[in-house]
Amino acid sequence: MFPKLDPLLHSELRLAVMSILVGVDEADFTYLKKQTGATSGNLSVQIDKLLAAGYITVEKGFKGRMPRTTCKITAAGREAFNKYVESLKEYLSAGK
Amino acid sequence: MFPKLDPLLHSELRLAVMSILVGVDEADFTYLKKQTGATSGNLSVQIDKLLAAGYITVEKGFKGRMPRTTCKITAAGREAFNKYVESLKEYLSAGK
DNA sequence: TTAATGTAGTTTATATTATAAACTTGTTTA
DNA sequence: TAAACAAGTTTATAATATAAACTACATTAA
Repeated sequence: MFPKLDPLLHSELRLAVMSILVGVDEADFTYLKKQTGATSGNLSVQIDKLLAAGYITVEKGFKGRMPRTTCKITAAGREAFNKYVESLKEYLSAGK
Repeated sequence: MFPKLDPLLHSELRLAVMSILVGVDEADFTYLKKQTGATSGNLSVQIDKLLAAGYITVEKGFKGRMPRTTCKITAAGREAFNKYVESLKEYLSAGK
């Protein structure tokens, strides 16, 4: 009735990041920061966790001479996201 | 785009409890424990938080001679729950 | 050219949280 | 009357989210 919610996704910022990534080809650090309104520090930490979980890939390159960090969702990440959404529905619809 | 999620509801166990309560007239401690699979300690703590937030009422009485704790959702609780669900939808549908 | 400001992040520290373990109080059963 | 059970509560611990402080480099202004 109440499946365990993936703790990696059950976090406000990580969920926001994944929600964005699930809908685009890729997104860089700055874009994610603007869209989510997160602080750099928080975003950096949460990106690391998503990376460690294999839910996203992270590429550090340059845009001109400025550093640029680009994130992409992986197949595993997409799957986990979908599963999380399904699980959540069971919670929200428990009281029919 | 990403509204703040009510931290009181953005918790696995508290969300499960609220999901149950939103659909029934009332539910006692034992019932909530069985349905959620939570430990007594955890359930006790989370019920206290929902109570402190004014999202539920808690009545301690007896069923025969055994103690019995009965929980009910309040209007504020129902409202917060609905709002949480709406907010969540914005997250999940961000990637269209 | 150098000082000040801005950009793109990372690392570290703190405060909150969720959770389980241990405990309490009373009840039923052997 | 001792052991096991029921219904919780309190306390301790470990994990988490988050912001503050920091680093490294780039651009602009004087």
